[in-house]
Amino acid sequence: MNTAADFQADIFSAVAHPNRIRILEMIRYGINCNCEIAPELGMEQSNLSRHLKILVKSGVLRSWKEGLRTNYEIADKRIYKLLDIAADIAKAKLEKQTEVFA
Amino acid sequence: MNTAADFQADIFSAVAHPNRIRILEMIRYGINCNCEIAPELGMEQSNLSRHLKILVKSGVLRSWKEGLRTNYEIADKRIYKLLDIAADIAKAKLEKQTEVFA
DNA sequence: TGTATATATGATCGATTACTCATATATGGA
DNA sequence: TCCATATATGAGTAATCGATCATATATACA
Repeated sequence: MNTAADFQADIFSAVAHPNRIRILEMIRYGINCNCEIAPELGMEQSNLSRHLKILVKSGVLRSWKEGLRTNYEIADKRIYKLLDIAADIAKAKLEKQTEVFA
Repeated sequence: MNTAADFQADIFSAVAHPNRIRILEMIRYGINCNCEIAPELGMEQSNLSRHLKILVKSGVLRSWKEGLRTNYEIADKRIYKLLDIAADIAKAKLEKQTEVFA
């Protein structure tokens, strides 16, 4: 049986990789094609493809084909909220850490 | 070098496990001792201890000893916000899925 | 139809994760 | 001091993850 915690964990697992977070940020700012993401992130094409697949399979992204290209969009805008909050938490942690040297 | 995405990914990795999410929910509602969490979640003691260690190491939880017990508290309340948003996203996904049968 | 381009996937491999059992450590109380 | 209790950890193992290389597929276009 799948409990709420299982679904939540699936979402977190999907975004629990630096490159997947970077991919989502690029899509957030309008870049929604494989061909533009790969060179920007310096990722091997096959590797990028697999990361995108993980994001689609987990339901974080939706994808559709347009000719040769595969385009992506966020399935639920609240995913960005998750990224923002995590960024805030990380920022607070870093500031607390550097206080020592102030 | 550690980028923002690395820190965000670390936070998501820490909460990317159903039992760790359940642990956080228990701490959220006032249960902050190993000895009460283990039986409630039906986890082996050593397994629980390791999950708690992951949460502390990642900075999600803070811990302190009090006699025999080790107590835990959330390090940043925004972690709960992450859990709530993920729960909302999961809920929306489930509803969309069951629409088919409506 | 042949070729270039964009994306996907099979196979492989090393690293990491989650779990369990057994044992160690550390504290409190008889 | 001895024992019970709470927690931590070493060792072992199966499963999963992330990356890469090579290759397959699928579409557009000359």
